[in-house]
Amino acid sequence: MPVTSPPRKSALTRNLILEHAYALATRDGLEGLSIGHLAADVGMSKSGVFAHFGSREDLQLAVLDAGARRFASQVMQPALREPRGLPRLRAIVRRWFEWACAHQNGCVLLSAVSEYDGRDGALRDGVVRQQSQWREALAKAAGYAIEAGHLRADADPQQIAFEIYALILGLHHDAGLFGFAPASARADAAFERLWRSWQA
Amino acid sequence: MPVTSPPRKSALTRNLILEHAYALATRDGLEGLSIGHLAADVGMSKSGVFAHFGSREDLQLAVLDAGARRFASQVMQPALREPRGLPRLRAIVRRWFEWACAHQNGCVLLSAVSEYDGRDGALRDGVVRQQSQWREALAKAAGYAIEAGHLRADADPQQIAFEIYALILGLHHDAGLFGFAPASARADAAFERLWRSWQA
DNA sequence: AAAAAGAACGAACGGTCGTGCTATTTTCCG
DNA sequence: CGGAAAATAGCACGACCGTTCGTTCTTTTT
Repeated sequence: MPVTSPPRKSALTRNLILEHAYALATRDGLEGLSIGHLAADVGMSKSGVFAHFGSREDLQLAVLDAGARRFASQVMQPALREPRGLPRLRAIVRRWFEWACAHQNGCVLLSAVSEYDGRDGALRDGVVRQQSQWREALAKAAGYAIEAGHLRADADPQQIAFEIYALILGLHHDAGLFGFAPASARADAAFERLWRSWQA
Repeated sequence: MPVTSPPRKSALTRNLILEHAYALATRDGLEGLSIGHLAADVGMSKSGVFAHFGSREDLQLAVLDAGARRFASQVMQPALREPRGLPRLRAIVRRWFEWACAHQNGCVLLSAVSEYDGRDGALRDGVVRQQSQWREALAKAAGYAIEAGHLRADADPQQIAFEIYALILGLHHDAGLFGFAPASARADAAFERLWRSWQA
């Protein structure tokens, strides 16, 4: 007997709306997301969609959060099943490659960085929080790899995290412009060089 | 005696408009650029501004091109005065750091990648052409460094170009979200590691 | 089964968008 | 200086924007 109450209809349609919104924001970014288009995509009225969020900004925040949960469940959490150290670190990167492959037409979370990095407001705050969190997760995983002796003892986890993230950015960038296959090959080679370079 | 005709007023105001447009697009991206805001910023009427370009898309293309010329004159061209090889390659990177420092609130050219990488049309084509061009310039500079014996003979110029660009992306990313100083320090360390790793 | 709450709708609001069209002003050249 | 040509302003347009409101229909609670 589940302790969770049965999902209310409201929550179901809200999730449905968020799924569509995430897909739309994938191509047009959070700034390009319009309630009218979203409503047409879901098959609802504008006001019906609107009522679920109260404002456009709250909708955008909800989409940003939905993207974060998606990313966590597809990239970060599965990698936690790998043993600490280099295996887990490489698992994160491997999953991230799959994520980039599935988001060649644009990643909401990365677009959001470009869209809000020069502004103020709740959305920028959310983006900064997200990026800090994943960077910290990367650094933590790198720290475990150092502790385990998989990487050099004098290595800096934060520096490793920065370089990993930079390569992921390069992967996304090239995948979007030049195709996933060549981008993946370049990034792969770069990562092999990276591991070798930091190896104990 | 200059063969060029004296600059018409039209060209002057067009350049003025483009300057303002570039500044606005720096914060809001090319998709966020609106003719009304631009006109108010310049101090002209909407239709007056509009007449200079004929369509919003042509305006965006002109801004993209203006950004490219700016980038070329501030990053690529000055570096050509350095001797071929590692000095020129490092000069490009150094200038690019300055560019990133001056564009912490957003870079039109990088935002454009996020905005158009999942679409079709003239703007995407322009972005792809730009990025290909700079990547090729990087690879060429890396090739000179290999020829000169500054970098390992078995190194792949395209691979080096990819890794350099990835670090630049990381620099822009972190500078926009966490501030230029820490981002610059991380990127600096990463570049030193990069040079050492590819060194002959 | 009745009552209260909530979800979705359709219409309308004030604004802004990009884009034409027509005057009017400004610039250029003989 | 004067007349052609170009540049700019002014205005209007239809479309879409986010948002509000009142109403209807559905769901949940009593």
